[in-house]
Amino acid sequence: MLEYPGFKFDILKEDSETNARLGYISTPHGDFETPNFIFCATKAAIKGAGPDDLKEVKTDIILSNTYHLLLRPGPDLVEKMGGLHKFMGWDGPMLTDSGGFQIFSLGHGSVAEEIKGKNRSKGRNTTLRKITEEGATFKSYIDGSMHTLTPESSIETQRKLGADFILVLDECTPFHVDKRYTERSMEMSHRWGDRSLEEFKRTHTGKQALYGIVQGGIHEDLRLRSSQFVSSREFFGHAIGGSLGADKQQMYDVVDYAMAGLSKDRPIHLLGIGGIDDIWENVAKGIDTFDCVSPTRIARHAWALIRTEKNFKLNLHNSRFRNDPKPLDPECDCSTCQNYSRAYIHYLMKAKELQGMHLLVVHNMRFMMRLAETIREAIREDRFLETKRAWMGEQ
RNA sequence: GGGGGUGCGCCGGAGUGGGAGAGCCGGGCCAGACUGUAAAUCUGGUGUCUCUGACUGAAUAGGUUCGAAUCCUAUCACCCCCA
Repeated sequence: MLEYPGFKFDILKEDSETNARLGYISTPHGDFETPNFIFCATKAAIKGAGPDDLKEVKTDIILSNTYHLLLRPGPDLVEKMGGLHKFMGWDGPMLTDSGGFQIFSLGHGSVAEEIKGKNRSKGRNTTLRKITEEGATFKSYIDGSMHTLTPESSIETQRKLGADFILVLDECTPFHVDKRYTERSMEMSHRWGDRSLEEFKRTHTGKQALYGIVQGGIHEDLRLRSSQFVSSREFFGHAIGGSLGADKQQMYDVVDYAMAGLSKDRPIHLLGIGGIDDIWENVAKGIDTFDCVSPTRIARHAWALIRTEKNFKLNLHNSRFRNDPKPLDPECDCSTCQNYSRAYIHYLMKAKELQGMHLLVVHNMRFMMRLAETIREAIREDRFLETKRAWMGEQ
């Protein structure tokens, strides 16, 4: 029986009207409550913010990416520098993605492009060379060198990086493939999952915990099979990955399909999802953690997350903020909202001053943390739906 | 003071040198997209109107011509050379 000695997942409270639950996760680098949001520090850095900012906005856990760090600076260097925590100055809980998403994104472009059948990122899809039973071969976007990611090498790399939570290598199946491809891909991901688990056990140190990933595209029967597969293996937690469909309703359906087969005594992560409404909807289905580049990316593109605005956001590029003395968000307690006006942030963004991005990144991160706090309090007090309705009320 | 050159759209550049072009490339400006980040990226728009079509427009004012951004005259602005 595989033990995860430094780790623990407890369910503190379950909502009586939905499947939402309040959880508690312990790791060697600290504990945190769920539901929670994991910020993406893909290349061992949150773009536009540092560890001090993460602490200031009360972030619990962040994520980094095996694929990017494999190409540069390389896992051996990170290991030599004392591991990812020390290397990047973050001493809290951390997760690394396996590189599975790059098997998708470098082959097909972004989620939106792939669903809409566009490919505005010309040439990008040439860096994924091939996917075989053994693994995936990439051409480095940095120096053109060839790299192969196998389930074993992904685990080995993640071992050297040293994040608390690590993920099995999977093929993140795109939307525009037929069911037959999705099924075969899922079955290969399952074999990769077993190989990842074998490698994990072989070199187990007790300092890391492994998550299995549910695939199966948009198909109910495949999602059920895949979720039953990961539940049957000795993973610490589960992650739902792959194509979640073409629109939000389909995503919610896919999460339902996956949840049907997952054992609920393990933490469940929904990969790559971070829309504000998506978080409310999926917490209600029992999702414990989320990660998404959106809060920090849209911040760099001048969008501030604000509860009362249309689609929960405001574009600070817009000329109407040119002489607006108000803070970004009157409800927010972050340093950006305490100290700066919309006019100043608008100006910084127009002037392309880095500080503008930084201020917006800090605000959006704090927004996500306040959202998570609100959700946890609602579950704790057993009034999740009531809180959700009130929170969304002004939309 | 004399000679030469250049002037177009919010700005800069390229190009044209009697049959136009509301054209090209940057930038700016106005919006939008973005969901396990090759993303401080990418896309669209940017004279006016009654908008599938019209109208106005090439420094300013005249002139030549069937027709002028293009040729002529004057004026203005800027640049270069000479004094």
